[in-house]
This record gives sequence, C-alpha cells and structure tokens, in this order.
Amino acid sequence: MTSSPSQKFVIVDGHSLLYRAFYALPLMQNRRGEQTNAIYGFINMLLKLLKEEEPDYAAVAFDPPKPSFRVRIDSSYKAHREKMPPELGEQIQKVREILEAMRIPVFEAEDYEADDVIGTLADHFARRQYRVIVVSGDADLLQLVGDQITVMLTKKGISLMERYDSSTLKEKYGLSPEQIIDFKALKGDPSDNIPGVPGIGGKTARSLLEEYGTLENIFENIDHLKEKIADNLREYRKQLYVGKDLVTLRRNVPVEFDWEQCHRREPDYNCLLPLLNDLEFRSLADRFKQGDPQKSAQTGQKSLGEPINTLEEFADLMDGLGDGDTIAMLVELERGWPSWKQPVSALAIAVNEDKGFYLEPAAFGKRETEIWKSLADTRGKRVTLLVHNVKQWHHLFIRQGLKAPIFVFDTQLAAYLSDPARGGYDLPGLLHRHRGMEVELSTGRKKEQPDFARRGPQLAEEARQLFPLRDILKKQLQEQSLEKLLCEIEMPLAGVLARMERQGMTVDLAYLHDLSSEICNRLGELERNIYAQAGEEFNINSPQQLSVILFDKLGLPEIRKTKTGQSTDARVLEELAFHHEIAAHLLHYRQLAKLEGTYLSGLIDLVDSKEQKIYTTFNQTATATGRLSSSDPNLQNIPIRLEEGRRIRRAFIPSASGKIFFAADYSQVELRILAHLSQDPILIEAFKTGQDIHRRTAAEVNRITLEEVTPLMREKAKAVNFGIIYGSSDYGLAQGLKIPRAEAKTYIDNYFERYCGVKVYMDMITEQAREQGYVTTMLNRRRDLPEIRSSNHNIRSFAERMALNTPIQGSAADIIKMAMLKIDQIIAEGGFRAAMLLQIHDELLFEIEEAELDFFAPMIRREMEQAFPLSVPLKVDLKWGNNWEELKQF
DNA sequence: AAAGTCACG
DNA sequence: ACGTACGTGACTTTA
Repeated sequence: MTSSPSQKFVIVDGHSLLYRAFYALPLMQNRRGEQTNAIYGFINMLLKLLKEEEPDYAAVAFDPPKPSFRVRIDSSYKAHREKMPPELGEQIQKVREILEAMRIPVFEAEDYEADDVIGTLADHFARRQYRVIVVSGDADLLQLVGDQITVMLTKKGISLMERYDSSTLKEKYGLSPEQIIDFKALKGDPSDNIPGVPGIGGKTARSLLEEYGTLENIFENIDHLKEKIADNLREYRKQLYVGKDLVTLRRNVPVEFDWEQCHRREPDYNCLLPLLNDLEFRSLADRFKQGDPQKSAQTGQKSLGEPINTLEEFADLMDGLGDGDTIAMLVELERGWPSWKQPVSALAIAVNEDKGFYLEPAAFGKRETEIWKSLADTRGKRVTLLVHNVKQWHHLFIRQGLKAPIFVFDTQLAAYLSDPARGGYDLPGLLHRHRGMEVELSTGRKKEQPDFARRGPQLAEEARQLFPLRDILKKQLQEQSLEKLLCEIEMPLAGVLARMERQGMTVDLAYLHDLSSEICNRLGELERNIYAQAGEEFNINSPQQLSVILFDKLGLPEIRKTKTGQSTDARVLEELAFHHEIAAHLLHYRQLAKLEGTYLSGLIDLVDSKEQKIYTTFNQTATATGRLSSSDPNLQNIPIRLEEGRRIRRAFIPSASGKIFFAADYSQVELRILAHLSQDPILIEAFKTGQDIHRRTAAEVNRITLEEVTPLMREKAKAVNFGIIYGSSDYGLAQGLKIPRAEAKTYIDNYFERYCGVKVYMDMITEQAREQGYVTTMLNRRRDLPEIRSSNHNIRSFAERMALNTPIQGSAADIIKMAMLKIDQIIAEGGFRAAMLLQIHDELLFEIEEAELDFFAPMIRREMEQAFPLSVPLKVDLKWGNNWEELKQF
C-alpha cells in the first residue's frame, strides 16, 4: 500500500547548534586569524541533515539580540546566563551569509526567542499535514513533539543526534510533550533561572506527573502528597505557574512568512563558493562543487593510476627522465617492524600531475634491488624526488647499500614546519585538508592491510597529488619564511636520523634478564607486604582500587583529587607516608613496577635477538617545539635520576669490543638561550664569567653575595630558573618547591627585579605572540598560538606559557640539530669509525673506537659549542665509558 | 579511547 | 576568581 508521502519541513534552532558546534570542535581559524569552528560545525550539521532528511522545506530560527517578552514576566529570566563569547558572536554573521547563499531563510522575531518562532512555524506546517523536524540542542523543544512533529536533539559532538517522537519521548523521559513543560516548571532550571519548587527535583517531578498527569490534577490531589511537598507546592504555586508560562513556547509569533521562501532550492554557487573559500573550508567547498554543474565540469573526473607490470616497463619510464625532472614517489610499508627493516608492500610513482603509476608486486617482488638501483641512478641524471616522509626513503636506500637520490621536497616535513602543533601529518589527512580530497578516514586501529588491487591505484593517485600538495605547502613555507629550515636543517637531518636508527643500540640481554628476575622477586615481596598491611588482596596497579584501600578502608587523609576520584600519585603517597607505612611500600612498588613493565620486560620484547640490538624510531614531526621524540622504544627516557633505575643503563653497551660510549651534553643550554634572547646583563655576565648560574640566581634574589648562598638557597634558585623557562607562575613554582604560594611569588618578584632584561623580554614575547598569533625560534621555526587571544583566562594563560617556553626549548632544538648535521658530515668525511646513536634533547651519545677518543672528543666539543654563535658561550660536558651507566668525565 | 601514573629533557 | 608549571612516550586499568 502506498500512501502519498507528505512533504517534509526542517526547522533548525540556529543559536543552539552554533553553541554546540563552538564547544564541540577544536579551535579553527582561517589565515586572517578569524575563528571558524562554529561556522564549520554548523554548516556540517546542516548539510548532514539536509542529506539525510531530504526535506522539501527548510528554515533556520535565530534569537534576536534583545531580550524577549519573558523578562517582562520575570525580570530575572536568564539573568545568570553568561554572555555569548565574542569568538562565537563573530561567527554568526558569516553563518547568516552562508545561509542566504544556500537560499535557506532565516527567521527571527523581535520580542520572541527562536524557540517561539520554531513553535510557530512547526505548528503552522504541522496543521497543514506536513511532517516537521525540529533540530536543536535544547530539550525544552521536546514539548513540540506530536503526530506530525519530530524533534532531533544533538547528543554528542556535532554528528550524533537523537530523534524523538511521542513514543520515544515516553520511553526515554516517561513524559508526554505537554508534561515536558510541567516537568521543567516543577523541577526548575538554574541556567534559565526558572526557580521551580523547592524540594522537587527531577525524580519527584517525574513521579508526580506520572501519577497525576497535569499540574492542575496534582493540586486537586494535593492532600494525598507528602506533607513537605504539598506545603511547598502550595507556597510556591504562583512561582510555579510563572515558571510554566516562561517555559511554554508561543505558537502564535507574528512572523512575516512566505511558504515558498522555505522551499529548498539550489544554492547560489556564485555567492557560496567565494564565502567558503574565504573561510578556507576546502572540503565543504568541494562538497558543494559536486552539485554545481558549472564547477564540476571544470574539475573533470579523477584519473586512476595505471599498473606497471614488469621491470622493463619501469625501466622505460625511468629512461624517459632527464635533467630537471621531478618524480613523486610513494611507498607503503608493513607495520610492526623497526623502521629501517619494514618490508615494502606497495609502491607508486608519478612523473607529473597528469598520471600516477603503481608497481604490481610481481614487478618488484623478486628483483626489488633493481628498482632501488634505477631510482638511485636518478642522482646522476639530475632527476629529483618528491616524497612524503623522507627518512623512510633514506632507509630504503641505506639497506640496499645505495647512495640516496636527490630529495627536493618532503610534504610531511613541510606540513610539520608549517604548523608543528597540529599533529597528524599522514598523507591522506593532508590531501583532505589542503586539497579537499575525499579519503578513507583512518579511524582508530588500521590493522588490516588492504589488498593490493585496491591499494595500488589509490597509492598512485596519491602520488600524483603530491605535486599540487607540494605547490600549496611550498607557498605556505615561503610566506612563513620556513624554506631554509626545511631544506638546510630538517630534510638533511632526516638522513642523519635514518643512520642513527639503522645503527641501533647493542644491549646485554643476559643482564636485562637477571635484573628483571631480581626486580620481579622484590615486587612479589612488596606485594605481599602491601596486602598484609591492607588486610586484603587487590590490584595495586589500579588507582581506583588503591584509593578504596587508602581512603575508605584505612581512612587516610585525602590529599588531592583528580577528575575521576582521589589522586594516588607519588606526591600524595609521600604525604601519606607520615600517616601509614603502607605508603612507603606503595612508592617502592610503583618504582619497581615501572622499571619492570617499561624498562625490563617491555624493553626485552623489543630486542632483536640475532643482533642483540634495539632499534628506536626518531620522530621528526612529533613535537610542537621542534624537538625530536623517540618511540618503540623511547630511548630518550631511560632512567637516570634514581640509583635503582639507573642500573638499566648498564645494559646498553657498545656494539663491539674496542669501542666505547662517548656522551656530550650541553650545560644549561636553555638558560644560555634565554640570556641570548633577552640580552639580560646579569645573565650574560654570569655565563660569560663561567659562574654557577643557580648560585648566582640565589645570590641575586636573596640580595647576598655568592659566598653567602647556602645549598638550600641554591636548590630553590634552581627551581626558580626552571620556572622562568617554563613560563613562571607562582602556583607552579610553589608546587615544584613544596612551599607556600606567597613565598613562591616573592621569589619570582625578586627574580624579575634583578633580571629585568628577562622581564622585558617576557613581556615583549607575549605581546608579540598576541599580535602575530605565533612565536618563533632562532632559526625561525614557528608555533601558532591562536589560543593566546582567547577570552578564557585559563586557555590564554596556557598559551602565554607556551609563548614563553617555545622560543627557548625550540631554539635549543635548532642548535643541537645543527650540531648533529655538522658532526654527521665530519664523521662521514673525516673517516672516523664512529656512530651517532642517540639524541636526548641536549645530549648526544656516540660509540667510537677507543683509539679515536682523543681526536674525537675535541671535535665534538668544538662542533657543539660553535653550532650557533650566541651572546654567551655554549658549554659542553664530555663523558666516556664502557656502558651507558658508568660514564666518566673526559 | 581516556585517564592516571611516571620515566626523561 | 580563576587553577597550571614546558615538552615528550609507555604502561595499566577501566569505561
């Protein structure tokens, strides 16, 4: 049976969805610095809605700027409502413009709220037998639900909505649409300043309405109610009905209204597309373009990659290349291997933007070497390679024993330098962001390797897209003056890092096993002790279970809370150690459990048993400041501070007898950089004369001589110096030093009084960050800080600390990267039998021939100290030894 | 997937 | 009045 389907009308609560989009989405802005996240989220939600519901009519309702008639009923209505954040207010006008271009009418009525307009329009359409869908985040609108009217409420994020008709409403709330009004009037709503009736909350309100149906009926049966509730109902009856009046939506708002205005029409693309471009919503613009006959004709359909079936075909392709040609290459590698030995699972090439090719596995499976050879040969023909993740490509050539071809551009490194705080520089993501390409979203775990038949053509298409992506990124880098950093630091550094990763670190596996079993035994003992003191067995590793034991069962004082419960971290346990001896055992347990889990069994699993080596990955695009990071395993956080953990380092040994470890670390780089950047006279003098900087700071802030500084004063001054680098706050310093906040504030005040150059610099850099929206390091590495203009104090303060810290931390990263490049070059050209193994932010670890120590050491010191000339000297400390634990001063 | 904890600079 | 020191990665439990 087919009943003629009735027409459908969608009415959207504009402000409600804008608020939702604003708070659900991270900060977005276009290059002019205008915030755009609410616009983006709103339009996205709207498009999704239009696509899924396919309405015949649509409209949006907005609240007018002035308060509604409701304030005349109750002057305190919505009195406590916070003003709209300016970052959101600024976005509303754009949304109106876009709606106009989409030819969706906007309604607002003076003296009424959007809700009333929605009620009126919904009623209007429903009475004419239209199916109506009301879209909002405001549960008040549920009162509109009816035979013809469905309400959709935003549930989570911007994509999840929940649909309510009369039956789902009954199911979820146990109330009818009319009862929604009474319910809220009874319960009250602090956000709208609806008082409700004291003593009646959600539960009571619901059971009253379930039992009696309406307010009127409740009052008729008031004698049957509990005395307390009955009294309150009587006393607050007037207030209750005022509340009800406020909550009730008007359905007779005088709006100028023409049916056909709401009829869905094609957008006015000539207005819409420039608007979206201006907002830099590429993907949205592309979605619209598909509907625009004019524009989609220009785009044409996308070509798919062509297969290369034999090596001969590949050779022909390569033969056709010559001076000045650039080829884009993409490779897909198997996961789960150390980065230098990942097998190739797919390979694609594009000679220019026109066409992409992919190599059938049959073409390279057995004779893979020939492919790499002919690619390496491009160097002689002055053909250059455009890639995404150049370190990966270095590994491919290193393991074939070939000299790498000429890499001209790395889209991954480029995207990183352009916005290092963003994170996520995978190629599909970049293509989506910059080219508006529809790509398969890599949602969550991506374990299954898609079959090659599908992946090959896709990869070829992506290879083709590397050309336009390069053009976009190159332009961006030019505008940000980052080309030099890319070409002279990051791209060459990728080669150095590849060599370090390939080298790996030799470990004494037997020693690790011995240490592991010792630690396990002691863990068992501690575990028994803890159970005995707790009086029961529980999972010590679970902070949740642990806090039950500590705070409920043993009744120990609660020190600090986390989001979800009581904190049980080391600082809390140290406090608790005064009250109960279980705390000390827990601290010890935690310490050993960390060693076992992360640094013993965790590390042992990653040892290549054949080579007795462990291979880390250095991530070059991971940090917001320009530092490297290390993972799988992280060799930048092997324990050193505590004796117990330090023993792990003994397991790391040189790869052959006759070799030794050699370590070089910068002394106080970050404070020296601060001296240079701030030109503070005291700081500069202290470093120029080789003073102990913490001692000097102690003398300055306490206004005493260097000789009068006690060890305690020096400790405190050291913490103050740290605080300065981190973007000093009295609260943070107080925590770090375990002293009252007021005292911490005194230290900071005294510091800035003495080091006024630092003070001036810090004010200058935050001001500059606010004006430009970003900060830079000495090599012009940049970090965007859009949050620094936030009206939220908390968010803004965060950004300010980043503005203070990033130039310092990032410049230190710049300096050591320059040193690494120089040293790598000297090792290669000078014929040293030495290898760089690790970089740990301000330290380099090498293994060298013992015989070379006397030549090697001065070279390293010179290159590191001279890497970048500052207003103060850079100082490097040198150590050497037979394992990573026992290093002696050179 | 998020939160808590802890290792490093 | 607010509520945190800056930058990472790994492991464990829990929702």
